[in-house]
Amino acid sequence: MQRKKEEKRKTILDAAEKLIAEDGFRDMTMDQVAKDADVAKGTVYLYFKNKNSLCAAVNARINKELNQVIKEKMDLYQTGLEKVVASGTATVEFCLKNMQKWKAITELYQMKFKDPEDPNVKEFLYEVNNMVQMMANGYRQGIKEGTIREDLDPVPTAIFNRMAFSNAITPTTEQNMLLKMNNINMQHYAGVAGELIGRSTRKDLLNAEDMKKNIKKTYENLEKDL
Amino acid sequence: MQRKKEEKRKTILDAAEKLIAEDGFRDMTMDQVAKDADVAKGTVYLYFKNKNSLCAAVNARINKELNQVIKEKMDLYQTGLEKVVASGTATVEFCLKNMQKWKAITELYQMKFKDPEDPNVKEFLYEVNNMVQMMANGYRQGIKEGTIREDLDPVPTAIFNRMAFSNAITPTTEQNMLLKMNNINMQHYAGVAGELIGRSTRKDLLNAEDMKKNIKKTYENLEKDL
DNA sequence: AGTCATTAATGACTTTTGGTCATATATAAT
DNA sequence: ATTATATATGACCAAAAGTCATTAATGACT
Repeated sequence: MQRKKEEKRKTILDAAEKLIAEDGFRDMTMDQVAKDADVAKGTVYLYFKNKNSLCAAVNARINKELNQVIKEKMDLYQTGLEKVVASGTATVEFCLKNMQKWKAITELYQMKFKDPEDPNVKEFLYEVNNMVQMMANGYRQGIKEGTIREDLDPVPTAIFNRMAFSNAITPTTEQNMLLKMNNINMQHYAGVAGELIGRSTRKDLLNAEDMKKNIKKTYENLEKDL
Repeated sequence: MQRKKEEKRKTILDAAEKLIAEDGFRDMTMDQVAKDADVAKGTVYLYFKNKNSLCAAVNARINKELNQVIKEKMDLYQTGLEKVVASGTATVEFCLKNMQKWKAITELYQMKFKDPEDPNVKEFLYEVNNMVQMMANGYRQGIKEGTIREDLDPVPTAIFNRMAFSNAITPTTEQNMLLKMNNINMQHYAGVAGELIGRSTRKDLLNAEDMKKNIKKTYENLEKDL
C-alpha cells in the first residue's frame, strides 16, 4: 500500500516535471498534470497541498539528484580548486544528460516559494543549501591550499556563484533577447560568463579554460532544442 | 484630448507599478489596477493589450528613468573605469531614492515577455539594451586605458554583469532563504557579490572598495522595509 | 466469506481572474 | 442641432486553482 502511494506520487511528479520543462510552471495546469498522471484532479491535491507545493517537490527531487551527481564528481578529486571545477563540470554534465530536468529547474528558478512551513519547500531548501555547503567547502579548502582568493567568504560566494553559474548555462528570457539583439550566441555568452565567474574566485588567473570549456560544451547540445 | 489620454495612461501605469512593487506581478490583478486608477476594467484594456503588455510598459518606464540617472552620472566622469563604477553608484542611488520603482523592476525581472512584437516589450528591450551598451562602452574605454581586463568581451560582459549587479542588491527569494539559513545579512551578501563582480572585470585588484561600499550602503536603508 | 471501518480516489462545483464586447457616453465636426 | 467618431463602461465568458460530498478500494476482524 505504502509502495503504491509512493509510486503514484512519483507518477504525478513525473507529469508535473515534464509539463514544467515544456511550458514553464506558469502554463502548467493542475488539470493537465492530473490527466497526464492518469488520476483525478482531486487526487493530485491529495498528494500535494497546492500547485506551489507540487512545484517545490519537483524542484526538491531534481536538486537532490543534481547534488548526488555533484558529490560523486567532487569526491573524485583531492584539491579544493579541482573540487570546485568538478562541481561545475558535474552541473554541465547533468544539464546535458537530463535536459528535461535542467529545463525544469531553470524554469522553477523564477518561482517564489512563499510558504516556508511547507515540507516540500523545506526539502527543496535543504537540498539547495546542501549544494551551497559543498561548494563553500571547496572554496575553504582552495583558500587553504592557496589556489582560491583568501579574502573570499565561502558561503555567500557559493550562494552568488551558484546563481551566476546557472545563469551562464541558461540566461533569463530577458538576457536571451539582449543576446539575440546583439548577435551573440549562447555558447559565447556561457564562455564569457564562466570566465568572469572563474576570474572572480580563482587566485591564479591562468588556466581559466576549464570552466569556460565546460559551459561551452553544454551549449552545442542545448541550442538544438531552442 | 491627447493630453488627457497621456495622463490616463500614466495613472494606470502608476497604479500597476505600485501593485507590482507591493505584491509582485503575479498577485497584481487587472481589477485592482482598474480600481486604483479609477477607471473601468475595460478601459485598462483600451490602453494596454493585456497584463503582460502593461507590465512591460511599467518595466520600460522605470528602466528609462534608470538609464537617465545612469547616463547623467556616467557623464560626470572621464575614464572608463570611473564610468563603470559610476553606473553602479547611480543604480544604487536610484534604488535608494525610488524604492517602489526598484522593487517593481526586480519583481519584473522574473517575468517572461513572450511577445516580441508588442510595442511595450520592444520599448522595454530598447531601454535595457541601451543600458547594456552604456556599460559596454565603459568597458571598452577602460580596456583601452588599461584599467579593465583586455580579454573581456564588452557586450556579453555587460549583459552578465547587469544581472549580477542587480542580484547583488536584490537576491532572489531562494537566495534570501539561503542567506537566512546561514545567518548572512543582505548587506554582507551585497558586499561579497559586488566584490566578486569587480574582481572579475577590473585589471588592478586594488581599490575594490568603491563598488563594495556602494552596494553596502544600499542595504542599510533597504533592510528596514523587509 | 462477510461485515465494517478506514483510507484513497473521484469529478462536479465554487471562486478567482484575465480578457471580451455590446452598449453607453463624451467629444468634435458639420 | 445632428451626426460621426472616439472613449469608457461593466456585465459577461472562459480558464484554471482549489474544495468537498460522494463513491470505491483496502484490510482487519469475526
